Amino acid sequence: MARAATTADAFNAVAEPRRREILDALAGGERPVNDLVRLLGLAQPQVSKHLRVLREVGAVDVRDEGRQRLYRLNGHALKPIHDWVKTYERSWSERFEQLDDVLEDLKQKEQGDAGDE
Amino acid sequence: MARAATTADAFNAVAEPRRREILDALAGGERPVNDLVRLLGLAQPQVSKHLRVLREVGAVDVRDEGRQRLYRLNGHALKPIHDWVKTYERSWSERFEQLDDVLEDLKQKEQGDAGDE
DNA sequence: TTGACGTATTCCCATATAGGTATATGATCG
DNA sequence: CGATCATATACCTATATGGGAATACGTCAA
Repeated sequence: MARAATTADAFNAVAEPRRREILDALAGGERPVNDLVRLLGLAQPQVSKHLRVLREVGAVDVRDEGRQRLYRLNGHALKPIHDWVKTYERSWSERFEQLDDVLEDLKQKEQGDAGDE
Repeated sequence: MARAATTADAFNAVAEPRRREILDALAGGERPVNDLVRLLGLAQPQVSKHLRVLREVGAVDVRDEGRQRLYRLNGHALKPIHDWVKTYERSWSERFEQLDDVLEDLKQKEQGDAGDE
C-alpha cells in the first residue's frame, strides 16, 4: 500500500500547506475560486484540485452563484484534529503543568487522610 | 512534485493513523520498540520506520538502555498543529458562539456610546 | 450563435511513501 | 568467540499524489 489518500480524512487533507492556506483564507468568509488563486499565487487548476480534496473531507462547502463557485469554510471537519492534539497540550502548556501540580497536591492530601472509599 | 515528505513537518508525520497510535501509546510513558510492536500489532520494521519519522519531526525522543531503545513522547512538536487548528474551534464550540454573542453586544453598546477615540 | 469568463477535469511525470521480507548492526550472555 | 535478543536499514512493489499544460463545461453578454 502507498500512503493514505489525502481525501481519507481531515488529517491527511490538512497535511498539505496550501490547503491550510486555503482554509485560512476562507476563514474570512465565502470566496470564489479566483480570489483564492490571487491570494495564494497558485495556478487555477491547482486551487480547484485542492478545493476538491477539502470538499471531500467536508472542510469546505460550495455554492453556485452565476458562473462563480463560492467556497465556504466548514471548520467542523477539523474538530477530530483538535480533539486529538488537545490531549497533548499538557506537554507544552504552563497552565497544564500547574494543574498537574495541584492534582499532585490533592493526591497527597488524600493519602494523608483516611484510606479507602 | 509529489506529495511532501512525511518528515517535512508534524502535520505530515501525524497524518498517518499508526503514528498517532504510537504517540497515544507513548503518552503513558517511555516504552521500548517491542512494546509498541505488541500494542499496535504491527511488524517490527514498520514500527521502527514510523518511529524514525516521528523522531525526525521531533515528536519523540530516544534513549539507549542496554539492547533496548526507549522512546519517549515529545508533545512539543505537536504545538504548531494545535495552534493552527485552535483558530477554527469557533466553528464547533458552543462556548465560542456565546462569546461571539457577548462581543456583538459590546460592539453595539460602544456604538451607542460616544463615537471615535 | 459566438465569445469570453470562471472552474473543473484530464493527462503526464517525478516522487515519496507504507507494507513485506530479508538482512545488517549492537549489545548481552555463556 | 558464538548465539540470541532488540532494532534499524535495505530492497522491492503498488499507489497516490501535486504541479504543469491543455482542454472540457457551464454561464452570461452581445
